[in-house]
Amino acid sequence: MPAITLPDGSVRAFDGAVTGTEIAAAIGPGLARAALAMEVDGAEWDITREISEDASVKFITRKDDAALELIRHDTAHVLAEAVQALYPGTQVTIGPAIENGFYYDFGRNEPFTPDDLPAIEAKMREIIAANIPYHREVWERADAIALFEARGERFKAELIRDLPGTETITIYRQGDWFDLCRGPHMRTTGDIGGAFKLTKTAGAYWRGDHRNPMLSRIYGTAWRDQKELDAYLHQIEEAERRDHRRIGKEMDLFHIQEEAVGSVFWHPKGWKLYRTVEAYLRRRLEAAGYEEVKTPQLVDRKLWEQSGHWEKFRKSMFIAEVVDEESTLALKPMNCPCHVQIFKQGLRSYRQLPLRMAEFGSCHRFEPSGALHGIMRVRAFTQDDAHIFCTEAQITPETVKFVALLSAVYKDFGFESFAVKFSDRPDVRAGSDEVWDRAEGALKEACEIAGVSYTLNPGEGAFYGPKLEFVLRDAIGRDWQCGTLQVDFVMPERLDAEYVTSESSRARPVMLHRAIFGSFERFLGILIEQYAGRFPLWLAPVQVAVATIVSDADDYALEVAGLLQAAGLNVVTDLSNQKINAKIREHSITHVPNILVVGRKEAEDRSVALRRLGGAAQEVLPLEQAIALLRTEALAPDLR
RNA sequence: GCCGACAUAGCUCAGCGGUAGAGCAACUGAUUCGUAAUCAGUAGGUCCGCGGUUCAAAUCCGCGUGUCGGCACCA
Repeated sequence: MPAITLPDGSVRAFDGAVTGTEIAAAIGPGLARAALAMEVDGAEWDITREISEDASVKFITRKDDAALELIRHDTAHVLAEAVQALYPGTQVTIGPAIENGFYYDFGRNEPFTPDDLPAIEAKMREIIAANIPYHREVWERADAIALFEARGERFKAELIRDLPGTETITIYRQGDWFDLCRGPHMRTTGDIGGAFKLTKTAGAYWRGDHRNPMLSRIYGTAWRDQKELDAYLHQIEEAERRDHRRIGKEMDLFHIQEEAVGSVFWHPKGWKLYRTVEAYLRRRLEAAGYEEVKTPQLVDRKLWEQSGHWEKFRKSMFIAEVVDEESTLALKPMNCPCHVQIFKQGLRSYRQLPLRMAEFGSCHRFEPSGALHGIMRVRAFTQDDAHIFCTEAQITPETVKFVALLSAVYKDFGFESFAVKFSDRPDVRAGSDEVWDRAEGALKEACEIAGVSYTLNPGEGAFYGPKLEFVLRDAIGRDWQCGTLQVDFVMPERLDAEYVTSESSRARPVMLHRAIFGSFERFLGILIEQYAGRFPLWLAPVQVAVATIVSDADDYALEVAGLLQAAGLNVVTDLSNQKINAKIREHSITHVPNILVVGRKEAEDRSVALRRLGGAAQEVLPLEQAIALLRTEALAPDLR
């Protein structure tokens, strides 16, 4: 006699075990048609499953966000069936729903290519049109393994073998085809609808491990209706338009070429942007009590051996050797050992702590070729690095200060929100558990005080200490770690850094490794995408274009440009023999924020016609007033 | 590094066995014009590199390099 509690609080009693389908029908024919699946006491179930005991039930219909995940998961199953129908002998593995869609990994000698997708998609539409019901079956582990092994599905058999003993093993059938799956699924393949699209093929390692065979992955996107799908596809197109690699070319900011893979050639406008950002951060750091240093590029391997980097990262270090010299030098992959060398000059006192040592440090790492991505992931980069030498008691207050600084900086660049990840102790680590307890505790406490919420990355900390990662998202939805703060008890020990305590004894400082941008290259890439090249005035590499209407205004235009330049603005003049429409268009396309139009009239009254990027209106201002206005507007946020 | 795709003028791309093309940009000339494209002309290419197949290769095949999409990696 199960009593079913519904979301509105009402309770319905049934005579015996009852399926979701029956409950929905009892409530009304509309719900019976719309209900795709249900939540039973918070867990998602197939609607066809029987409920034999009292429970709260909530039905999932197409309107619910939960339906999206069901649709995507079901679509992945249909993809697998279609692939096995078209390419017999292909092995199935896993096919989860992901953000915006789904994928399925197949075991196959010949990988799929984009050319295969139309045929697969057509087959999928057939399966969906056939409106085949899903059936859930519970299996014994050994039987399930035997079932898949008999069909040559060794990946599935391995998955079942590795499932925890407590797990109920379920198989879902759709017609003759079936797959190992935890479920739940919707009622029929027809519930998927038609709003899906296979998007790309890719290679992916079995179980995400590079020592395993590579599988052939097919990605797709799936939505509740065509409108949602179209909106998503449109959004992807828009995002591609703001890709930093495209805008970098269009705005003539930088390029990369074969002879210096993974290194950036900054062009004048890009370098202007870089220097503006650098100057801003330098002011922020000085105001926050940091001292800037500069340390060597080439450092003897002995120092890297001592720090432990040689052993761990030797393969991704660039080595420099000189004929007839014994020593081996390495291009520094990071700055910390160098900063410790500065710290160690002379005897340090506890009174000097916390000591905040900053460097815009040029570093080189031989990143794997497949990791390179525009200017976001390069082999030669500049970290906005700093190390805070402090006592253990200072970890929390210093972290709070850092989070405040980082938040303020991100905000000045238009990032109101960012994700924070907390990575705690890895399996292989240095230091005792007590030390780790204290370090993790200190970071967590700092997060609470600073009011930042984080997601936990268990076991992802560095071997020397826990860390916070600050993640920004690029235009195409990819996440990039920019900021970081890492607690380090190991480096001071290895490199023998110490200070004199108030009791006149010697103690090891704690080092906090921290960065806000991570690397200038990455941050600038994200910045370009954030603004799609339409930078706020203070960042724009060209802030004003002075464009003439007639050549009689040339002399005046040059004078205007000269005065703007003297006021500290980045100016170009356009005296070319073109119509004003063409000039406006040209400078608008390159995202120049302000165009000052001057013709005979302006030259006579010593005024300018100010046109803002994207605006239709113009404003005629006296020259002096326009200069004062633009100069104020162009101030960096920290100088306002 | 692994899987796949791609590499043609400064840029975006077409051509896919038979003497290398377009638009934009550039350059020259004319035009002096009031807020997103004035007109005409000119010039521009080891078709990524090296090999091979062929009477003939940008086009087909192999190797290399790079880029792109993923995976793995990211001190």
